[in-house]
Amino acid sequence: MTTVRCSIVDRAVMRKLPRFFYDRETIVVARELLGKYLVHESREVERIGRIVEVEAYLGPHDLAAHSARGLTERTKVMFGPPGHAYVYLIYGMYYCMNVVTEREGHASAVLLRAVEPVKNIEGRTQGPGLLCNALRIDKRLNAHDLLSDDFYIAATPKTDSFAIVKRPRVGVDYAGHWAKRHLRFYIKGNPFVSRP
DNA sequence: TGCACGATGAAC
DNA sequence: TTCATCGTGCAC
Repeated sequence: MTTVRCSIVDRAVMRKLPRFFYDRETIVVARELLGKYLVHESREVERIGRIVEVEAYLGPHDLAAHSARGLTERTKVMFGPPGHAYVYLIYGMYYCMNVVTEREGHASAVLLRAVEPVKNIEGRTQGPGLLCNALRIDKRLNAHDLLSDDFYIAATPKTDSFAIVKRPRVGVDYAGHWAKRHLRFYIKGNPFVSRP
């Protein structure tokens, strides 16, 4: 199945998000990523998904964040500058994509949990692993700059309005009281949210 | 060098 | 509720 609905995304007016968009409080970035467009072009094929669900990981003090383990080979991207992709393998079979936020060394990020198919999307996109499969995102894109021309997030001038639902993050029960905080955000009523 | 364990998804 | 599947992090 290939979905092409370019009518709602006029590339001529798509605006790539600037560095300073990511260099802000993680919760603000997370909420504002909703409704934005994730674009990945590989081998002449441009795939686009509209972000509808995210989770905020606030830094080393956030016990659910990978950076809580400190600076390691895997997490060094989280400790790097904002506006880069942190992609890792989970459960030996799925990739998860994050956007690094805040100043270098802050080690915070936003996990992209679900997108709505917009262009050249095959398969389901309701969940972080499925999202990466559908957009052909894998380990090769780890540490990739999101201000590049083949992998970035963009907005349209048109500001669509929607309600934002706040819920606890998924799969982080080990994180004590951090598991209870409402750091998952999604577009209310959107059918592509992984766990409404 | 070995091993327990996931920011998941699908089947039962 | 169980299981597939493997890189990472830390114990030894």
